[in-house]
Amino acid sequence: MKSQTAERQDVHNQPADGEAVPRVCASCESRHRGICGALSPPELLRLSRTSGRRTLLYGETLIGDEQSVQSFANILSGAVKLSKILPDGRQQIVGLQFAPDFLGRPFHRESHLSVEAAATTQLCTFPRAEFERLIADSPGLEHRILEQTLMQLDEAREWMVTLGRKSAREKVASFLLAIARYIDPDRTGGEIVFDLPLTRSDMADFLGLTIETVSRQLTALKRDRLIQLEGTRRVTVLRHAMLEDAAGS
Amino acid sequence: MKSQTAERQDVHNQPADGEAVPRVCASCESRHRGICGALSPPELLRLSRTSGRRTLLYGETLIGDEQSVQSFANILSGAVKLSKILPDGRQQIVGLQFAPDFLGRPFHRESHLSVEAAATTQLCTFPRAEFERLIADSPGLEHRILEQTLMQLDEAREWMVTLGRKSAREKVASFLLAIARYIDPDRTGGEIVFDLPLTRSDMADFLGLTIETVSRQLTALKRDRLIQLEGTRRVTVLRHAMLEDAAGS
DNA sequence: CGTACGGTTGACGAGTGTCAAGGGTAGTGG
DNA sequence: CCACTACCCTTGACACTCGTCAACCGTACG
Repeated sequence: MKSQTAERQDVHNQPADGEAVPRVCASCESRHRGICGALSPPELLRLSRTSGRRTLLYGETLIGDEQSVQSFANILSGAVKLSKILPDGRQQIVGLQFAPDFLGRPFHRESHLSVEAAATTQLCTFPRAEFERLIADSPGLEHRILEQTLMQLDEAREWMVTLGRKSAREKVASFLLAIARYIDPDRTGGEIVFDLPLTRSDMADFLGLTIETVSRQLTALKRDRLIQLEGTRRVTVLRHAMLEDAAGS
Repeated sequence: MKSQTAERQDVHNQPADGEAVPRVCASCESRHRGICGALSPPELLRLSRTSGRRTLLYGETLIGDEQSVQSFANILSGAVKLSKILPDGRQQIVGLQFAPDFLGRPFHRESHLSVEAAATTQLCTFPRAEFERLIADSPGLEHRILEQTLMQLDEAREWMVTLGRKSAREKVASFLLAIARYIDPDRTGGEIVFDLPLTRSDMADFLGLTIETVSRQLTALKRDRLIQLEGTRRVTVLRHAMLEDAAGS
């Protein structure tokens, strides 16, 4: 549970000229598919001047519930879980984010959820205040954030159906399909192999189940030859269509 | 199941001068607390020229799943439920909206949920294309939409905890508290009386339960003197604190 | 008066959670 | 190289919540 924070070295920000992209940003995925794609080179420079890198190890929390938020971030690699915890300790994961997603809730001082690494994760962080000023100046940036927020809302609503109306088997099948779709969006048949990005415990918190039930449903899907398991993480989807049936769509 | 569509009469759009607010908008709640508050009088005029009124009766659907969306709307009065339906008919309500909320999913051609009146509802509708052009021209409008979307995301995530981790009793108590909070946001003690905006069936679809379970939990809360019921709709919250306990926060 | 609809209540059983035991694997220290 | 430990996962037995099925009530409406 250690964390490293490395301030970007100055040489990385030397612009060759006014139009150059900061070197830290040059090969960054967020600059292409993420929100930074909306920024012009000067704006990128402005943001990168105040940005820093940070590495989170599994289980490390970036920010807890009710804490005041001083910074936002882009995910460079890894996986982050957003979760809520009831007073008695019951937990529900309400969002999973991967590179190059933006992390943060603009226009609120306080976090109403806890943000935790679900794997070793690299972040590019920047101060909240500076970022909000940049939003105000750059409609394109706000537009990207709106698009990401709308997508997250779509995802959240999709999960609500899973949480509210699906059986344990359907929940687990839905989760496997969601991961498979993330790995290989176009594939709808044939075998797909991947490593689960979450532990059983995280899967349980994500699906509103217990770890025992998750485990039982996985072995049931394996017994029924819909999937194959090697170790605890590696999954092979054997019968995509049957798995979709099992997911109740 | 009838619907009325009344094109706004021209007289309503006569601006007294360039800065006047269209008459249809003059007393509209959406102009103050809703997204139209971001619009200047000329922009408001531009939008109102293409807008129309529509009344939906209970159960009437504005737009179904998978349908292409031609128009957006503001809710003038009433209540609207956003729901998703699984192939076998299981239904989950993923959002409830009231005046002066904006209805629509910008930047997508297709609806991925069905939008249905949960009570007699009045809408102010306008064409999708025209509205998206207006968004592009007006950063203030996009900002309001972002704020509403962020709020809806917060709400969705709050519900995910309820759906995934709470018992039937906690779900029903949480729902009652949410309504009470909507009716009287500041009150945290004393009696609160209100009419449920949803039928038992809608409450069940909202909470991921069956109508029988909802009914049983309501009578249980009544038996325990946390609430009082008159008829099927009117609820009196008797012990706010105990109801919050029952909701598991 | 009959019917339709929304809601309540009861009996029962399936699906999950709870509790407990044990297996597998990686890391640590002897 | 081999115990030892810690952690994650699996499996089983059992209990309990909640869904299913069915009967019935009350009100609105024709």
